[in-house]
Amino acid sequence: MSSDNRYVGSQLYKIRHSAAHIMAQAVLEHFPEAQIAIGPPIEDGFYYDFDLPRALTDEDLAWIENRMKAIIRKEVSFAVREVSPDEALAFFKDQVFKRELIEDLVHGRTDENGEQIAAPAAKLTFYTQDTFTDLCRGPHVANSREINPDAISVTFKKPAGAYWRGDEKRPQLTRIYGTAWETVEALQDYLTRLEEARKRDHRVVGERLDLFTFSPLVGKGLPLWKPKGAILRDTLERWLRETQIENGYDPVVTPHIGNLNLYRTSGHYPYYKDSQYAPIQVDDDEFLLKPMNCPHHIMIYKSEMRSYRDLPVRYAEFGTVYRYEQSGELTGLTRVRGFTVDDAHLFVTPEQLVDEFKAVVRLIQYVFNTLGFSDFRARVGVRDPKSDKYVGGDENWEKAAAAIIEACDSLGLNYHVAEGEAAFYGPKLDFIFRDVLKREWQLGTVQVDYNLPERFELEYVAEDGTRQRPIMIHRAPFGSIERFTGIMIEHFNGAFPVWVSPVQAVLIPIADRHSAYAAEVAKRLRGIGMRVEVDAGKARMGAKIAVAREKLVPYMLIVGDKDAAAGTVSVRLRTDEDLGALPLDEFVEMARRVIESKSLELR
RNA sequence: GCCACCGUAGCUCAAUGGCAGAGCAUCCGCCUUGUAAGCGGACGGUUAAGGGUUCGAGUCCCUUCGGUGGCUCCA
Repeated sequence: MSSDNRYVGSQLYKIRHSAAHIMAQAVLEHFPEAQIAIGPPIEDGFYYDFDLPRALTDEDLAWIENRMKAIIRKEVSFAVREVSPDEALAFFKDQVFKRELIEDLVHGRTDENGEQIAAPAAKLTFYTQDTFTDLCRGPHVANSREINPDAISVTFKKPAGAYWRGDEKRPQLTRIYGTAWETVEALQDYLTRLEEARKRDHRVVGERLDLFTFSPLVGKGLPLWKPKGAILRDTLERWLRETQIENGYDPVVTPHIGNLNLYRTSGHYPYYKDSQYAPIQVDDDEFLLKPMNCPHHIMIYKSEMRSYRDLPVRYAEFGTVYRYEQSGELTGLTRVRGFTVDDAHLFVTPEQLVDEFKAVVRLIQYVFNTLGFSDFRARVGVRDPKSDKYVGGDENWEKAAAAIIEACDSLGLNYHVAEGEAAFYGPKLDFIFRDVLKREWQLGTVQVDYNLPERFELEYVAEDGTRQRPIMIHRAPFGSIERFTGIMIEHFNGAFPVWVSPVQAVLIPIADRHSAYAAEVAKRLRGIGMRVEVDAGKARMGAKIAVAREKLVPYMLIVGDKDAAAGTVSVRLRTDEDLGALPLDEFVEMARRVIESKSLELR
C-alpha cells in the first residue's frame, strides 16, 4: 500500500495493472482450467491470484514470463466497455471468483455487522486485451507498447499461497507476483535494492556478528542473545533507563506471569485470547504468561492511597511479555513469541494529561534522534467505527483522541489520523520510521487510556478531598527491544554507532613481541569503559584486519615496534580510513568524545 | 495454522539412485610479520528426526521437527 495517492492512476500504476492482466492471459493459456481471482497493482509491482490444477514450477514461471513478453511485443490494445451485471455473469459463467465479485458489486458490499461499505453498482466495466477479458475498473494503458517488455519480471519472486479475500476459512489460491517498471534501469535498481535488503537481513548479519541464535529445542520464536548481542541491547537499555530516571520515571519490576483474573479485569484475556499462550493451571488457579505489563503496573499503583500531590506517577520496566504468534508469522527478531518491551505507564490527572503526553513525545523524539533515526512520520490511531472490539464508552475515546491531537498540534508534529489503528483500550500515537532502504517500520507508541483506570477503579484524592480517577498513558519508544534491535541491524547494516557497538576497538599486535604492549593499551581503554578485544592470534596483521572489518569493529588499533617505542596506536577505521599513528592519549581523547557524545561519526 | 519451497561439518556450499567432499572457522605445528586472509597438519557427519521403496537412498515416497517466502494494497 502506497501512502502516496499520486501512485494510483499514474503511468506506472497503469503499466503494472495492465501487466497483471497480461500475466493472467499467459497463465490461462498455460492452464486453461485455471480459476482467476484478482490482480491489482501493488507497491513495486503487481500480483494475480489463481486457483491452479497443480503447484507451479520454475519452468512454468519462466514460460509465463516469456509469454508475457511476447504478448506485450504484439502491441495489443486495451479496450474498455460497459456491461450489464447479467452479461458479466454470463461471460464469467465458469469463473467462480469473478462471479462472486460481480454479485458483491451488484448488491453492494456489507461488513460482518451488516453495514454497507460499498454502494450497489448497476454497470460494470470489462477490459479486453488480445484474447483476454477481465472484470476491472481500470485504468490501463491504451496499448501494450507502453509497457517495456524488458522491464518486467515474474521470476524474481517465488509464488506464494494467499487465501481468497484473505480469509483463512476460504480457498487458498496461488499468488504470482510480478514487478514492472518504465525502464530496464529502474527494474535493475529495484532488483539491486532487493538484493541489498537480503544482504542486510538481520538474521544474516546477526549470525556474522554473533549477536543471537535460535534453538529448536528452546522453541521457535524464542531468541537466545549471545554475549555480543546482549551487550548491544543492554547498552540501549541502560541508556534508556538512565534517561527515564532523569525524566522522573520510577523503575518497577514485576513477574512474568499473572493470575488469569487480572487479565479478565483488564480485558486483555478476551481481547488477546487467540494470541496468548494457553493458561497454566496451578492448584485451583489459572495463570497467564503476561501478554502486557500494564495490569501489573496498575496493581502497584493501586497498592497505596494516592494523593493528587503524588501524580504524575511514572512506572517504567523492561518487561518481557509472551504472545502466541502463528508459527508461520515468526521471522527472526522482528516477529517473536517472547520479547521485552521498554514499557512505562503514567498515571496522571486530567490537568496533567496534555503536558505529560507532550513530554513523552519529546522523550521518544530524543531517543530516535540520538540513534540517527530521523526519517519518521506520526500516525494517530483511532477506533474503527465499524468494529466492536474496543472497551469503554464513546466519551472516553473522544476525550483521549482530542488530547492526542491537541498535543501533536502544539508540538508541531506532522501526523495523520488512521482509523482502526487504536489499541483496544484507547487511541494511540505511533511513530513510523523509514530506514535507509526506505522501508517503513512502526516503532515507538504512546497511548492515552481512560478505560483501564475505570476497569480497575483507580483513584487519587484530589485537592478538595474527593476521589478522582487518574488517566493512564502507556508508552514504549522502542516497542519490542528484539524487534528494534533487528531494525537497527538492518538500518546500520551492522555498522552500529560506536557507543552501542559490541566491540568498540580491536588491538592488532603485528608480532608476538607486541602482545604485552597491546594488552597494556587494552587495559587503558577498558579503564575508560571501552569494550576492547586483543587479537593475539597467530594470523598475520592483514588477516586480523580482514576479520575485524568483517565484524565491523569501529576502531582497529595496530601496534608494532614503532608504536610500542613511541607510545602510539596506528588507527584504522572500519570505513578503511587510515588515521596513521596517534599518541595513545590522543586516541583515548577522541574515542571518549565519540562515545560520550553518542556520535554517529567515528571521529 | 494454511500453501509453496528448503534442510549435507559451527558457517558457506559440492556430491547421475552407487566409497559423503571442499573452503572458512576450531585445535596443533612452522613463519615473527606494518594496513582486505602466509604455509602445513589434525579434528569435525546417524546427510534435521523417524519410517518406507530399492541389491543399494544425501538423492525417490510418507510422517514429524525446523527454516524461508506469502496469506486483500479488496473488480
